[in-house]
Amino acid sequence: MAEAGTGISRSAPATLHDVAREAGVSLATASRSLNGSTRKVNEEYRKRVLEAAARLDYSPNLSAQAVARGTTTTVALLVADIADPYFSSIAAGVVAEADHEHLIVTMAATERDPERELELVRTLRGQRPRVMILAGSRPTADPTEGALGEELRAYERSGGRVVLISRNELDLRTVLVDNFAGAEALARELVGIGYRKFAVITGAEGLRTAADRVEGFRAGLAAAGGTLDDDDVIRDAFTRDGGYDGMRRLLERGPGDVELVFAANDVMGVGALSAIRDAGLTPGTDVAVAGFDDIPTVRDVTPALTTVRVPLEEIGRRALRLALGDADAQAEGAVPTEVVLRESTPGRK
Amino acid sequence: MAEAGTGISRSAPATLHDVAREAGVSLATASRSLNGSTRKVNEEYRKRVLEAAARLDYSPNLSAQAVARGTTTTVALLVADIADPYFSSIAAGVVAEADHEHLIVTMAATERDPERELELVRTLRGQRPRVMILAGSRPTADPTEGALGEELRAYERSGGRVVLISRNELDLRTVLVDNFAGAEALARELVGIGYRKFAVITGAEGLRTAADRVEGFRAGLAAAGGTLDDDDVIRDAFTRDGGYDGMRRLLERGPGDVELVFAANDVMGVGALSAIRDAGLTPGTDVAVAGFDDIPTVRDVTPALTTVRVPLEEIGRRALRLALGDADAQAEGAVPTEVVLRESTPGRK
DNA sequence: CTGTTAGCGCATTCAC
DNA sequence: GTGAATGCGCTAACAG
Repeated sequence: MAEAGTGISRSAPATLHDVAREAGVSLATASRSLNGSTRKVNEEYRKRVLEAAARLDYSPNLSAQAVARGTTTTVALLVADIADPYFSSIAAGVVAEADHEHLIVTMAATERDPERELELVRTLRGQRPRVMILAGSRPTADPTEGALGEELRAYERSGGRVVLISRNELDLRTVLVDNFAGAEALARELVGIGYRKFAVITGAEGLRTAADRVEGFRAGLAAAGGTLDDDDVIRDAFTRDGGYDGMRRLLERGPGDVELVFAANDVMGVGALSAIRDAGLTPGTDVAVAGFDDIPTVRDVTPALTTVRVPLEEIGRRALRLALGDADAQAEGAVPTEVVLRESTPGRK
Repeated sequence: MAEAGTGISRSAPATLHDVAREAGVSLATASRSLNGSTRKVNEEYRKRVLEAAARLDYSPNLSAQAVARGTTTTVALLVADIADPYFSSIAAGVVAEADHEHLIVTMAATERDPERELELVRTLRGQRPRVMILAGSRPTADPTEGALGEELRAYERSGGRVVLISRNELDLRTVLVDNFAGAEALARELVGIGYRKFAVITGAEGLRTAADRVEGFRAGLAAAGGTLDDDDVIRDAFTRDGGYDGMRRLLERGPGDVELVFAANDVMGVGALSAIRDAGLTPGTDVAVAGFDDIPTVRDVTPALTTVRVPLEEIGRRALRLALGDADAQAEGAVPTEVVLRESTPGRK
């Protein structure tokens, strides 16, 4: 029983049925006027339907459309931490591209917990999203890895598209960031401007992205002539605080002869800068620092952080295009990175 | 016709119907076993259904549930810019709380365009979200304001809940941030430590949040004895680049006798810091700077930025709780802010 | 081109 | 308790 009153109080949203009645046409005609892919509706009717819809403030029920059509207009995005600039930049790209395609993005945060991630994938699958994008690598030796893979594959089997960002552990579509090559190039450039003795601050062992960067860095040093002792590879949380803490530990251990510290990502690098300063030293001068990602803030810290630029937003866009079957996105290889030298690594020769 | 094959190739997701058949029970029993609020299903049957569901890798179709139940488990979140730390922090809070309530968040970016915002609200309404959260103020004199209000009210009339964050233009539920009081307190403290001559860098005229902060700052100065010439209120984009540009313009105009520049938000403040440095001056020493929000990065810039702390993530959480009718959230007043003095505003006496 | 009808996947009322 | 039947809002054949 609908309300007979003035309409001021609570009332159910108008349905297509209401619109059809108001316009004096059939349900089908109303549907076709409002959506009909191949428009073939008398202009007069069409107009009446549109007016009726406006009058009733009609808004199509997307859930109903989804069940009827058997397909949704949803994209699911999973990130580790929404507030982390790395992920929020990627998310911005995904959302921008999704908007462009008239798709709606639902977002969830794994908080870097593999079990949570699996749980979220299961829940999000219920939405029957057209695409599922997972950003952020997980531990290489992860017990839930198999289950995640199964879940994702089942999702793909049922017509979904999953895209991984910077994590090719599973045999799925991936937007590859050449972390290894980027770090290698960085190492070469740093040796090129005079640095010889390095240390590294990175995330927990087994984090794929972090591992690739460290390995690449190591390879670059080996080729160019820099040194990195195994003792000088510090592990901590893959966050700003982890970078701060890692650097603090490195400094407490005695300054040693380390000239430059490579942080496996920018947020850690920024934390490292602060730790150096808090220890009474001058970053850049006493200890040089380099990061990875080129998140927006690194231009604004002092000294500005040398890093490897990763086109984060573009990666988000590309992830969605890739999922949607964009030919170009398919063809392109790994996302190009670029070394950006700044004041945190002044030349030494 | 379902596939008879091995199941390796594409196949439609299992439906509740499939599960029921596999378990040898009726649709109703399957439904009750998997969800049934008032559980009243034979344990034996229940078990069989659960097993069948697992075997078929069943995932309930949320759209179908939404249609049948007449209600969704969705929360819609609108922000100006996802990559902006202010919004991404709020978003993180909303997502965390939503997850807690087993709600799914869909996110969209208005890009600070009122028309886009209106359009997005219309689209998102189609999802029939339980809650709609809008963050970020819009121009006070905005032609689409009326339409937005209408749309939002219609949404509420149909049972939805909208919550505004830091914008009470419309007559709707709001998580209020006392921007005025925060800025006023900041002004008093700054005068207290010796500053007298101020300038302000803020967003476009009419931006409510920005306006409140500037007015509060002005009021604080008036009470404490600081001065701010109208000429020294610079307007620019409400972004990092806007802050940089605004400061550059201020500096180019001649240093004048301005001792401290108040940026209406932290991202502008951070940009201002960089502009000062790029002009060959030392921020904090030559020109002091203060911001607003206390986004994570302001601890890591040099000098660390004095600001007014706004509990961004908590605001996101509270917005959702408020929408959900949480009594505490209703009772609480404006979100408390706190002045945080840092090195960018060294004491002058 | 338009209207009628049969589902889409699921919850739920109603008999059994 | 359990199952059959109805309906949610909408789309997509299917006939006219």
